[in-house]
Amino acid sequence: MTAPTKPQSSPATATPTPAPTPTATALHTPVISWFETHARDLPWRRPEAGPWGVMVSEFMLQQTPVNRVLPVYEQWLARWPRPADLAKEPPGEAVRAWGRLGYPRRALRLHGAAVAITERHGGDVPREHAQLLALPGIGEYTAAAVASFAYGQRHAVLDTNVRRVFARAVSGTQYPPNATTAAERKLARALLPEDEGTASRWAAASMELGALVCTAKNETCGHCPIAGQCAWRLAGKPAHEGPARRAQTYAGTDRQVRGKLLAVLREAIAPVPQAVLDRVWDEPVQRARALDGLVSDGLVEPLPGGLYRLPLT
DNA sequence: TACCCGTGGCA
DNA sequence: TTGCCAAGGGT
Repeated sequence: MTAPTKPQSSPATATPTPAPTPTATALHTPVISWFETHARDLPWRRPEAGPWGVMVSEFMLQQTPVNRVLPVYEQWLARWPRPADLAKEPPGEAVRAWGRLGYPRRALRLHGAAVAITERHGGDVPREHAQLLALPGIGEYTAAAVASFAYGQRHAVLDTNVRRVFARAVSGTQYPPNATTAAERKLARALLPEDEGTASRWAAASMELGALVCTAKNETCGHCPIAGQCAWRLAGKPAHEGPARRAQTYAGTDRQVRGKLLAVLREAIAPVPQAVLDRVWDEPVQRARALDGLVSDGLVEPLPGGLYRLPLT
């Protein structure tokens, strides 16, 4: 465990330069150890959650805080304990049960994934990364997360938390780039423990560290198990350089209008007349564009006579 | 690649 | 109050 504190400015020998990054185990051991005592007791981490529970949680947690997911997750798993249970429902029921989690297309994709699992995988969440990746709503992150968390496999699980931990601890910057880079993926693979079980724990532990300690704002380095080797902290925590993340406006956008329209339809039992939807937004062009978008996304089903409802097919 | 896609808590 | 942020995916 040689930890080169400084680059050798005048090496006397021709020995190869040590790797510039800290040895991997110097990060793994303290982070995994910290995780064992500080991990939150979340329902999708319990054994009874199973692969389906893990997968549902990953869909819900995309861009959504844990505290908001918890109650919806519990209701979802109680109602649809297996993929086939969800698959036999109309997609609109998934959208309705999604409630106010946001990004309701995720509900549609989760329903589509349940249908695909039922048809193509005998009702069991597939183990293979490539098969997971082929399901709707599952990208690189979620495929790796399900394979790692549900099946204990060795995958680089690179979410926003892990990217921030790596940016600080290894790269010495406050924040990662706006979009995930090839260099980040390469680093994540290089830091992945060889052993499958250790790799799986490392994935969960590094993510939890980013979520609880190495947070975007008000990080608590005093609680960090690798503060002593954090490149950003050792450099005096320099402020972020480069382009700020694009501000995400919401008020007045199509997203807000879509949200208002869908909220009406979620609460309605019977098909809703156009005139009722018209009351949620006074600007007719934007209102029509938002409704058209919901229809083309499959989130809303238009019926004859100017009626709308959540989709039955 | 850059942009679109919801919602609500918090400083 | 306003801006920032939250376990991304699809196009």
